[in-house]
Amino acid sequence: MGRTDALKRGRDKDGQPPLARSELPTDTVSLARYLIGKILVRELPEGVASGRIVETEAYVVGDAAGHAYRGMTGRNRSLFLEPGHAYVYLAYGSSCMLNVSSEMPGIGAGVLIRAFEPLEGIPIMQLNRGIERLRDLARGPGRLTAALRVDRRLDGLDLCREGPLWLGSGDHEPGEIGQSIRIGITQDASRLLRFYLRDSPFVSGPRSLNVR
DNA sequence: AGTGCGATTGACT
DNA sequence: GTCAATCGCACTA
Repeated sequence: MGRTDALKRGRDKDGQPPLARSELPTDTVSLARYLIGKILVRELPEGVASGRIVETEAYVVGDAAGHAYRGMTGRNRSLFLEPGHAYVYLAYGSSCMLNVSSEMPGIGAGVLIRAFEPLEGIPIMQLNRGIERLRDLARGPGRLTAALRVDRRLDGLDLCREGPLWLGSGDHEPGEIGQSIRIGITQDASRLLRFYLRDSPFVSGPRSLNVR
């Protein structure tokens, strides 16, 4: 790793530091919208990888589809932290899912990061994923964490501080945000709690969902 | 201690 | 378009 690379740590590609927690909306749905267009930065031994978030899902208070619905457990305790902490869990035995905690401390809710547009460290992410195609690098929540090598070890991490994984400021005006039902759930399935950048080719999900 | 089940993905028809 | 892999965790007893 070179000298210039070391100087970049803790700053995003525009030289910006992590988002201040005071800027994050506390409300889960607001946070899900707010995170569209923001930057997710991963610092790895071999360099920095980052992307612009283009798709999120809100798992709100009282949501039967949310992991915190039946109270705090060993797995989901990070959802109860103050806004801006990572909740990482393993889904289907093979894919890790990255969430950003929302709501006041003690309230279990969060936002699932489902896709981003690769920006920095593309060769690193291509290696991590074992594929080349830009569009497929982080299109889907499990692919995104695979590209960034995010797993349970990062659960509970504060994403508003410089470190191995953090949130950067990104675009002020990301573009038109669409809304749809969430993907892959059975409980509370009709609620429009998925948000995505309308014109981005980097969003997941069937075309039929990406119209609203 | 045993059981059932996913906030998915990649391989395949 | 369909479908099975895979395993940690919550739940029941």
